[in-house]
Amino acid sequence: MNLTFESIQKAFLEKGVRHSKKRDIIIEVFLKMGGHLTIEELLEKVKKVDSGIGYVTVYRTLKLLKDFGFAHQWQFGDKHSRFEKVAEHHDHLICLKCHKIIEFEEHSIEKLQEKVAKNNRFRIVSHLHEIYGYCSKCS
Amino acid sequence: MNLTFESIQKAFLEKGVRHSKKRDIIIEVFLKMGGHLTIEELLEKVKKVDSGIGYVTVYRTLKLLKDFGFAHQWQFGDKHSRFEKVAEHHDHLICLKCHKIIEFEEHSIEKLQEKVAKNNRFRIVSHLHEIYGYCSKCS
DNA sequence: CTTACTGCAAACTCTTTGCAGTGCG
DNA sequence: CGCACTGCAAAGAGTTTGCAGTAAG
Repeated sequence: MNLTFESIQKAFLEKGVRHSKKRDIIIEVFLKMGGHLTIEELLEKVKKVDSGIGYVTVYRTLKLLKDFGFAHQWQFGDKHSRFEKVAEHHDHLICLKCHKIIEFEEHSIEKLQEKVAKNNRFRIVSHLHEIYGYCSKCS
Repeated sequence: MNLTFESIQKAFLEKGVRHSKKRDIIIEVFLKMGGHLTIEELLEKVKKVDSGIGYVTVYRTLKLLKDFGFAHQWQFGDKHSRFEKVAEHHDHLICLKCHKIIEFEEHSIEKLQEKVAKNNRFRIVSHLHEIYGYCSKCS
């Protein structure tokens, strides 16, 4: 998945989705930030660039990115949806106390996932792997 | 985790949580059913035993089970919380089309998780591992 | 009798949509 | 100009809580 600002704009234009200053800001901030952002969190960052941007526009832009396959939407422990760039999906260690999220990548796990999928004749699109517990500080 | 009706009642009594016919029914059905139930789904089953049981009672009973550590609460793709007996937590292949959930267990993955946790000095409490894609029928 | 349990309805929280005005192409 | 974009406010959807009556211990 090619996840540059330009490739997103290109895909948008092809489908008749127009440019707009506000949307551009939201996408740029989203790409720059990384991580697992809630709508509120992204809104907060985006407001620092253009305070006139509202919740609904962030919501709709993220929905657009999701519908185009540029972002994933996950439900972590809390109630808020969190959005993440597709390119950077890792697995997570999530602290139940301080809510810190540690990312990890373990190639062997990916391999095993593929094996499991194959055994079940299942075609993988994406995955979510979260380990809940206590980080070194909170343990 | 000892997950019998009796052990749950014992733990409840010790904390001053009382017996009640309705709650007993809900817990029994929950234990018997297995799987990943939404509140609505459990309510439906429970109503067949006693149609006078309401949403709120199921909700509060599940919350109780969760607070006592007898059940996990997860957010799968949809908006509804799903509850699962702690004892039977497996990993899941989730079909994006027909929403079928295939459970799997892969001991090597568990081992690798422990390795990752150790490397990060993280103490595991539980985990969630979902692979999204298309099952053999929908592929 | 005291305190927990239950159902109802209302309050909450987050998400989604209708509408009227704005602005890209 | 036509149609997409935006913000506001209001509607939805699911979860949570206050209250008054009921029932367990």
